[in-house]
Formats: sequence, structure tokens, C-alpha cells
Amino acid sequence: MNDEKAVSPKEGRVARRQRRNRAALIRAASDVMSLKGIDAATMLEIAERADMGAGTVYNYFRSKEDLAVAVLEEIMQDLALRVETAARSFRDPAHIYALTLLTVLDTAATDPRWKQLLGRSGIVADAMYRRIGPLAKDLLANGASAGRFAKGDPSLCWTLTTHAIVGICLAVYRGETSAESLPEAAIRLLCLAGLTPEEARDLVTRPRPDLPPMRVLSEAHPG
Amino acid sequence: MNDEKAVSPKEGRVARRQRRNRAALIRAASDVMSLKGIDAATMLEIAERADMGAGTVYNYFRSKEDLAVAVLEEIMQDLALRVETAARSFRDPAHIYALTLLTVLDTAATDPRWKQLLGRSGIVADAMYRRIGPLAKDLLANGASAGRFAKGDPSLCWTLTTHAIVGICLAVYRGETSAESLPEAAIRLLCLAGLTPEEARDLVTRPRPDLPPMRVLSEAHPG
DNA sequence: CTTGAAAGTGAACGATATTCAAGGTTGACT
DNA sequence: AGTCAACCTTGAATATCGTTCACTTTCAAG
Repeated sequence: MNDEKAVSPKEGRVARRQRRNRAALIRAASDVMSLKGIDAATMLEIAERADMGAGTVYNYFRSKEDLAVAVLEEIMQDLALRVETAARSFRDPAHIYALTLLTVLDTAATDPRWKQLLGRSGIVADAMYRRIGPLAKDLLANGASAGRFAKGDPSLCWTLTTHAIVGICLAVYRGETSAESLPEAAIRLLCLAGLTPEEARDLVTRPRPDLPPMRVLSEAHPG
Repeated sequence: MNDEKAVSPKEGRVARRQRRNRAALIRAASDVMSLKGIDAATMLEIAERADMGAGTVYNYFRSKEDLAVAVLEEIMQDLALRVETAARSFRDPAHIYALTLLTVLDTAATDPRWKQLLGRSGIVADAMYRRIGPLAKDLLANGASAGRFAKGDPSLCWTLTTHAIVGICLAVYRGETSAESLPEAAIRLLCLAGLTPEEARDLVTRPRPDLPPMRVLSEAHPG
């Protein structure tokens, strides 16, 4: 069963089409869902925008919920990658963690896709937990060893943090809170991680490096 | 337009029936929704359990979502009242706030109704924000004046906190986190409010007074 | 007792996530 | 090249609710 020659230097046409279809679906879903909201988006519209039959979607995702999760995970993954890249030159885990919080908060309040997506706050927080979690938990653990953060369960801390982030972003989009207060939110979340308010404020007010551009998912002008 | 005699010492039979109907609906919805989850609960089942026609529900609530909100607000209101009562003898706002956090966390992890309800984490956090918020924000503001908490926007702090609470409770119900870690969650949320970890740990480990019994909403054995 | 307005009813409607039977496509194997 | 089983794609059909509405019942004021 071990072919010497061509195990899969070229994956077959099918595999390639599947990869393209899956990507097209996620992009289509991202477009429609961030325009109308996850619930209001219909599978038919998504399928048509991805140029495939309605039933085909179910070869790629078990349900509409699954598709939404995939969209969110894509967004979060991209964000995690960009933050990691931007922070590559920093040494202090707490500093990088602060940068991560600020970036997520800013992006959420800026990227128009988030507005509608946040309607399903549970899914958003989950995706954030899973895709940004590895980076965040790592920083929390290292920061704790370095005496910067309080000791304690990084998973617990990150669970609290993701949901809190989603909550404050929701409040901003609803106009219950101004975007000006996002830095204060970051400070409080750093305190939650075990920093003193002074340390937290210091980290939050430092200049921030530019983020690499986001991997474009949604087409600017369809058609 | 001022009737001397009987403005409404006895509200009419209609008004009384409406009050009963509304309560019956909320109880029925609470039962069904906390058994099957908000989404899986059907309006028909709720209406039947409240012993009324399907259409009648819409005389009381504009939509299923509205009904769910009413259920959650009822639960949160009761919780706020019970905490407020139990804490009546305490003086330190930070102490009462700690008690509030612990109580909400414990209740959420104990009361079986929460399990399914948490599926709609956004609505739960909203209801908690609105019904427990007045108490919590008051404590935060007083505690800040007393030098116990950090200065800052209590609304912001409470928004972060409600969503974080919901998040950690979800994690507990999913088995991603043990209920043992709820006190640590409380400590971290107190740090978020501006306490030092030492102060927070002290408050969390103090003995807690008994809560008054919860106002029974769901009938133990229907039929 | 009459009566008009408000409350109650449940069958019918519309929307839509999901399924499925039928018909293509692919590529390994002769 | 030809065959074929496995897998993909399709879009019409299905099942399931949330919500509406034309109609009936109830109530209390006159």
C-alpha cells in the first residue's frame, strides 16, 4: 500500500475542487452573514453566492451552525496570526498579551463584519477561545512564570476574557458604550489576568506596532 | 376623571386574569425552555402548558425572543432580590459585591434551569446586566468612593463581568472547567473590579450567609 | 339586557433548514 | 480506451415552526 511514486504531490482534481468549494462557501457565508446576521442569512443565498446547489453545502458542513463556526474560526485564526506576527519582536509576555487584547478589541469595533456576527455572541466567544486561545494561554503561562501575571488557570482566565471581550464589543455596537472606553476595558482585563492597574495602564498606553494586513476574505465589490 | 370610590382597589377580573396568564406563560416558558433549550422549545408546547391557544401568547409577548427575555429577567430579578436580602447586614460594598458574584456563579452552576438557557448566552448576559446591574453598579460606585475599588465606569465593569460569568458557567456545564474553579473566577472578577488579589481572596473565602429560598417558578411535579 | 371593544382561538401561512432520489464526475484498474 | 464503484452535485420535496388573522367569546359599562 505504499506507492513509491505519486502519493500526492498533486492532489487530485476533486481534492482541489473541494478545497476551493469549501473556501468559497466560507467566503460566501461570511459575506451574507456579516451583512444580514447569522440567523437571517439563508442557506440558499449562501449556496447561490458560492455558486453551488443548496444540498451541496451539506457535504461540507453538517449544519448552518457549523458553517457559522467555520466563518468565525477563519476570522479569529487570521487575527491570531496577524497579532503573533506583529508582536514577534516583543519579549515581555504581558506586553504581547496586552497587545493581543487591544488588537482584538479594536478589530472587533472596526471590522464591519463583526457587527452582525456578534448577534451570536456564544459562537463568537467560542471561536475566539479556540483560535486565539493557544497564543493567549501561552502568554499567560509564560507571563506567570516570569512573575508578571498571577498564577492560576490560564484556561479559566481566557474563558472569562473572551466572553468579556464579546460583551463589551456588543455594547459598543449597540451604542451603550463608546469606543473610547475600549482601552479601559483592556486595562481591566489585564487586571483580571493578574496585573496591577498601574502595570496594566502602562502596557496599554505604549505605542503599538502596525498589524500585517488582514487576509482578504470578502470581495469589496461583488459582480 | 377622578372616581372617588373605586379607582382600582379591585382591579377588574380581566386585569387579574391577564396577570395570571402572563405569569403562567412565563412559568410554562421557563419549564419548557429550561428542559429543551430556548431554540428547541416550541411556542405551541409553551402555549399548551400554559393552557391557552397558540395565538394568545402574542397578546402578551411580541415574539418568542421576548418571552425568553421575560423568563430570564424573572430569574435574574429573583436572584438580585435574594442576594440583596441576604447581604442586608453587611456594610462593606466590596464584600457585598463579592457575595453577589459568588452567589450568581453558584446559582448558575447549581440551578438546572440555567443549563439549557445558557445556550443563548447573549440574552442571559443582557438580562443579568439589566436586573442585577442596579445592585452591582451601586456597589461598584460606593466601593470606589470608599477606596475599595478602582475608579472607573461601573457600567463598563459590569458589562465585562456579566458576560464573563455567563462564559465560565457555560464552560462548567460543558465540562470544560470544574465547578471547583468558580471561586477563582470570582477572585479574578474582583480583580477586574479593582481589588488586589489578596483582598479578593480574602473576601471570597469568608463565610457566606444563607440565601432566602428562591421564589418557586417551576412546579416540581406537573399533573 | 344590550353592545362594542378587548381577549382568546387554532387553522392556515410563509419561510427555510435539511433530506433525498436521481444523475454526473473521477480516477484506479483492466 | 473502457469499465465501474465511489463519491459529488443537484434542486425539488419535506418537515418544522414562528407568526398572523378572521372569527368567537367574554366582560363590564350604560
